[in-house]
Amino acid sequence: MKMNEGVEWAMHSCVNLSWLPGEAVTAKRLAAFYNLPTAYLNKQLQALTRAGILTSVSGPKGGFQLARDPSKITLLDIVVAIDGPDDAFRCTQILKEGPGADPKADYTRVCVVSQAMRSAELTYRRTLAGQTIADIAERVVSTSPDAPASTRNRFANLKS
Amino acid sequence: MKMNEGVEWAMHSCVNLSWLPGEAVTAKRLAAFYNLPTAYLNKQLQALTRAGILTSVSGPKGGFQLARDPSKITLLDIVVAIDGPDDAFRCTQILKEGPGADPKADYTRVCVVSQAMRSAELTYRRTLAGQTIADIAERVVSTSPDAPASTRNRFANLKS
DNA sequence: GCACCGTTACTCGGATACCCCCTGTCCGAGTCTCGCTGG
DNA sequence: CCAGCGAGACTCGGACAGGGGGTATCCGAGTAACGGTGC
Repeated sequence: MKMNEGVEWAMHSCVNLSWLPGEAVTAKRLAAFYNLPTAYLNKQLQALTRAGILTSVSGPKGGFQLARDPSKITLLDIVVAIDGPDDAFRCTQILKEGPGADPKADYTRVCVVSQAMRSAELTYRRTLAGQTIADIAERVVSTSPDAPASTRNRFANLKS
Repeated sequence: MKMNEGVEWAMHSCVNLSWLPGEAVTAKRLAAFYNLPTAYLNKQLQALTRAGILTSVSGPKGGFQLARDPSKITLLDIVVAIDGPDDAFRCTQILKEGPGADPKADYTRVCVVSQAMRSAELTYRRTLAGQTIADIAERVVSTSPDAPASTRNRFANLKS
């Protein structure tokens, strides 16, 4: 059970974008900041755009920026955008193939095993949904107060 | 983020084995019960055996059975045995590649994003660890009181 | 001098290969059973 | 009749192919800026 690596990149990118409000940041500059492959990071940012988390503009002076306030972007939003909305545990309803099964029952809801796994994933998603990009950024500031200004400075001086 | 399909099979198999105490059940019979590929289910049962959840004996009259009381087998034990112990979110410590990084810091612990993801997975694992095979079996019985006897009967009459 | 237009350069966006892990299968190692044989 | 033994069969166990999704990359679509040209 491995999550897409792009989720990590997407979260850090969103945190950085929260410190660069109103500015269109290109994938190239974000990639250079963390020494990541540009085209692949661009792919992740596209997914965030499709999910309505970022807005993008093409051409010179183009780039990405947050589509809404960082306090309205949860970690779950990002995970769903990059990794997809499906649950990790897939109930294939094997009870339906077994003896004495009701062919028209929905075993994703009836099966006790499926219920237990779904409830566990629910707590997981609830925890992610309770954390926003603004929360993350705030916690970073609490330990490194100069992080926003430092980030802005580095992006301003970033060649490309 | 997709979990191994074998996790579902393993859990149902363990529930069934909890209703067949002291009896060695072969992979072939378990597979026939749910109409699953025998060899592949055998592979999953092997993983459970390596993890100490099941015991196995070879030869005629051989098979698998639970290695300990069902109340001592958590759903997390099974997930770890089949799907591996690694976290889904992989912190690649991209901050270490970024500017102003401390090369000898452990960013899996320092990075706020990593912390948030780890705490979410922790709640997930805690939920799974709080559910045992005995709990699952009990909940099945509460809705289908004849499930254990019915299962025993079907396994007794299972050809092969 | 000013407005318009064509070119240019830069960025996002989707389409395209590569590779690893999950899925699925097969054959060998181990062991219990059953029947045969000899006393 | 009974004990010992050997062949057989059955099961687990690990080693071996195939396919799908993640990883990584490239080129085209779109657009804003810039410079030149004509009025």
